[in-house]
Amino acid sequence: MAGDGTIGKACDVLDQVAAFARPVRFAELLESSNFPKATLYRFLQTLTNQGMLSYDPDRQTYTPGLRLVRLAHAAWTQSSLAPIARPFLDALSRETGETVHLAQLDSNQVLYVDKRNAAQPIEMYSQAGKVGPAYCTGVGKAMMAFLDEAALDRAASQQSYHRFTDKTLTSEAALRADLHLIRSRGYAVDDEEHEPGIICIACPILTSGGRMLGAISVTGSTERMNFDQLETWVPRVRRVAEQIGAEAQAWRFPETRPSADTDRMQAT
Amino acid sequence: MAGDGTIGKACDVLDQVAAFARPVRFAELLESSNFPKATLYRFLQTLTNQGMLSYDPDRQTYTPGLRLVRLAHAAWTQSSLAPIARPFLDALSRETGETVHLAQLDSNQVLYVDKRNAAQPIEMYSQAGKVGPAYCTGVGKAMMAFLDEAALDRAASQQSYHRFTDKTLTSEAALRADLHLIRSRGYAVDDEEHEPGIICIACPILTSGGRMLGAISVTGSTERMNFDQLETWVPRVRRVAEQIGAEAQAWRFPETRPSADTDRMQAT
DNA sequence: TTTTCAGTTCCAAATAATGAAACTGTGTTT
DNA sequence: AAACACAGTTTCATTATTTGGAACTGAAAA
Repeated sequence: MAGDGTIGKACDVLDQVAAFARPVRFAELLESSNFPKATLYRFLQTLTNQGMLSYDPDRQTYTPGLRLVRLAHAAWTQSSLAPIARPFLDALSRETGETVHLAQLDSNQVLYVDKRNAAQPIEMYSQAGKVGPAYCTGVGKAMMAFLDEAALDRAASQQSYHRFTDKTLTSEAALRADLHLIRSRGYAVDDEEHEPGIICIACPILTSGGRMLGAISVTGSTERMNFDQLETWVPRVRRVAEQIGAEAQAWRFPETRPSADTDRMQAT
Repeated sequence: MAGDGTIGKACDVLDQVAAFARPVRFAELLESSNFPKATLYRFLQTLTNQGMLSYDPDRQTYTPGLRLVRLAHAAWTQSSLAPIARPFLDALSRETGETVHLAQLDSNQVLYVDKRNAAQPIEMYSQAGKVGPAYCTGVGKAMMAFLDEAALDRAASQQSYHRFTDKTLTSEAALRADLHLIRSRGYAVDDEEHEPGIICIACPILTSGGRMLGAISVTGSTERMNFDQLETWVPRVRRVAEQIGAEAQAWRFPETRPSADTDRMQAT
């Protein structure tokens, strides 16, 4: 996974800073990295200079930079999945009244790309961009089940198989058995495998050629419902996933170059 | 602004892909870039391989990659401003009932980091991450007014001074005059300079040492209100900006390393 | 079949990255 | 006050990577 020359190393540094999940000092990074002092120093300089990192001179700490936020906005907007799925998620959330997720696979982890909450109104970035494990979530298993063989081998071998709950699948063999089942019935289930009390159903989003684009899920809690109730939504979720897949495939980006008022935002 | 060796060039390529605002083919990028074919090709390969770009094999197009979304999430979460400002924005939005923005300066453009809408419920990523001009927005001018001299020279000279409306300030001289006024009274005003019918007041967020961190604004439309009404909010906005500034400065990231259930998200 | 063209690979020359070691400046101990 | 410790910064000869013109490939058009 590592080592695309200078660029790969720079990305590693970015990930490392992000992984700390808090502002981090030079010395801390130096310790947790394999780079020699001068090398790491120059990377941090350059990345900060580029806005990929930001440096707080008061505290002498680094954090991921604002330029990433700008670029991520572009990534989300231009993605062939998220903007298309948006209205479908709205509808599904309205109909079910439950939490709804759209996820994609990013280096064999689940990346949540969009979300609708059950009750609460909004939570912003703290949702989109978050990552989770693939082997013990509904969307993760739904996606892995429809990877081609080579990609699945890679993905399955890179899971941590950490036991989050009693019901977590903790071996590649157990996971593969579940994936087989998922493939045959077309949807995945998370039966409190990641968090106690949280259950979920998920369907993959596929192109007609069988390429896996992502997954959507409906999540509930065992306090308010049981699996039988949740599974009544499966046909609906599956249909939505199919629609998203069809639109994503058919879709070509609108030809118009963004003109002055194409994306008004009334922000000043 | 350019040329930090290989890393700088790679970032340029990322920006270029993002700037197209749609999936883009190799040939298009080649045309709009100064890189020779082989060089650009290798950059695209590497960046795609790293997940910074994503490649659609069906259409042979590149878009900004998912890894950016993951990194941006970290940037937002770890930022010393956005998470702190969040509850204040909630409050300000509730009190005023108007649209509220939090912005920071990113390569002399306004980058909207968070937002609360007036009426509508949610709009997600289409908000955070968006960029706008600095010379003709309330937050932009509020921030520029509190840059140090060198930074201001750079920023002022890099504005486009495009005439969006009759009232847009279209010269550096006019802008500097307004910035002078803003500095002395402590808040900025956008009087339909960016969009007809849209007016706004904005205050800078400063540390006690005078370092400018960002700005917040309250926006209204001329249909529903006039400037006198909007300006009644100035003292409140200023106080909120001061509170955010104080907290951002005092704040140190919580010591706890993220434990298993620190950030439960009930997502599966 | 020939032509065209987008996309890909090659390799010697040019350039940039490397990292050990020396340095700086700030704060702390003797 | 001098000596020390330490995080962060700079230097520079060596080494490794990037570079890009040109040649190649394969698919589609003439």
